[in-house]
Amino acid sequence: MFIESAGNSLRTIPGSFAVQPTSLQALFSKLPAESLSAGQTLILEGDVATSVFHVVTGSLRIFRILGDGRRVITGFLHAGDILGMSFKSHYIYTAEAITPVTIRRLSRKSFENEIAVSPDLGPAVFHQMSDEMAAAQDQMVLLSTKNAEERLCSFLLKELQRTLNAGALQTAVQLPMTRLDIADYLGLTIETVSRTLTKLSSKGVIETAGRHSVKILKRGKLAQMAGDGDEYEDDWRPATPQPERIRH
Amino acid sequence: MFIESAGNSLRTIPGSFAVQPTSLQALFSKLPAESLSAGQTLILEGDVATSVFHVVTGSLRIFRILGDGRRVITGFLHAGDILGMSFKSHYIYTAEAITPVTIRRLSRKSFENEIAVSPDLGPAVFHQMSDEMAAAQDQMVLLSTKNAEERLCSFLLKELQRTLNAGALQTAVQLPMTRLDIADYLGLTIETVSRTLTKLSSKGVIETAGRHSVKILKRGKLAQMAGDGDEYEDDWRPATPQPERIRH
DNA sequence: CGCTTGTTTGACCTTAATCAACCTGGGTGG
DNA sequence: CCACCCAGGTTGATTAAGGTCAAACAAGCG
Repeated sequence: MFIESAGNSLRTIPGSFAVQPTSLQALFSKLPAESLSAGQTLILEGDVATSVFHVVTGSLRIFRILGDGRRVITGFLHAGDILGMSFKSHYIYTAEAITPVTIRRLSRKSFENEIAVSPDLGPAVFHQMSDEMAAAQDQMVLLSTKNAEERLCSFLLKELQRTLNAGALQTAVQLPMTRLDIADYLGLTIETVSRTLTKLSSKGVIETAGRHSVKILKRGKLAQMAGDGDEYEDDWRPATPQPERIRH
Repeated sequence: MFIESAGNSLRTIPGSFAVQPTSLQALFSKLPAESLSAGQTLILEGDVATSVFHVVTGSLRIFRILGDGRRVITGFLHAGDILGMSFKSHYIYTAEAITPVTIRRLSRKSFENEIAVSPDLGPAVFHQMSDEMAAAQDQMVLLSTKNAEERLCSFLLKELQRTLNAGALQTAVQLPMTRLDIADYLGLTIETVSRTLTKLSSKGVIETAGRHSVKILKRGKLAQMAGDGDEYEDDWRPATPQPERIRH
């Protein structure tokens, strides 16, 4: 198995914004770029884990398929992210291009050699994995306690954060994935995703513009509705305590 | 943040049984043991991450609390597991003793020094983190697609596996945690946990013996009901293909 | 022995899944 | 160029799984 890495895209912890191009990414800079078209598979669940990848442009989905055909998307990857950084013999998930993608490939052997040699590379990998683990825990929290609306709000906030980290100044978030991708990521159905987005629009919190773009109109409200309790506040904070709410 | 570690307890991947006392655990062997009584907090979400722990005996729960009081248990730790192995400045979760617990403590500074010095310690840590990541992904799959019965069956199977790895020869699984702990771990309510266990008992798949012990009567059936599709088979495998089932 | 906390069971209700119909927009080919 | 096609998306009606509320029951424990 291996760990899908997340440059900043999966980093949901507020306060850790700085986009330091880690020494990790530098590893790939001299390697040739490869291209994938939308829908192509980069790595396949069960295959021998031979390479580590750096995503240069485009987006991918990371997923597993259950025996009965159900699909679970455990994450999305975007430009700057690293993929396949693991120390297991086989990949435990599939990675598929959502948009046209360019990547750089490093053999796992070289990767491990570089780590053994370079003194500051080890810590960089540890940090990276810690970030991923934190993101995984956030996702577990989302999946075990949040309702449909909270899930969508959390998702949109994270995508907004990623967009802003990438240097954008606006609040228009690009969502390259389909509704089905979002549904499989949030543990919902496409109908519920669609309905919830419609509801958020009619509440004036967001504004959809085509299938793959959403404008965040009220970020504070969105953060409040995400249900993380005082974690995402920026320019808005409720003076009144939230009502009791213990059950699921 | 940091990563809750899992010696073998969170390792759900079949085929990776061997309980090698890693070089990681050797790090702690010379340190003094500390005791906690049931209910005591070992580490607190938000505190500065100063130590790494090795669980010698007993069990702990790892959880986060949402703003509105909801609790999400992201894992359980048992004898042999390592806790707090992370490279973040603050703990992102709380660890609380379920039973009386004894642990050994290593300062994070020492831990990082040891890693920098010892050549085979780095890879051990990487592997550990990869295992944890795999376990986290399994949990995401469970939380996003499985129904109550499948969740309970998956949980019981994992606990059985852990019991067997620990050297037991029987199929009586000890569950030190309460129903509420199980519910908060599986994203259910205590009522649903209770009802589902009752149902599994009446189906003859398990047999409860007191609050903290469950006997697995039909392991193959349990594996089938866990919904992982041909992943946990041991001595039993259905000849007939499963019916189509794509939706959540 | 009698609390207190944890667990089970029952009745009812809410949320999101399911089933189904219709809409939309970006190609493609006549 | 436009009609049609079709995958992806939206909206509506209904249902079922599991949450909620409530009450009774069990098991430690002081």
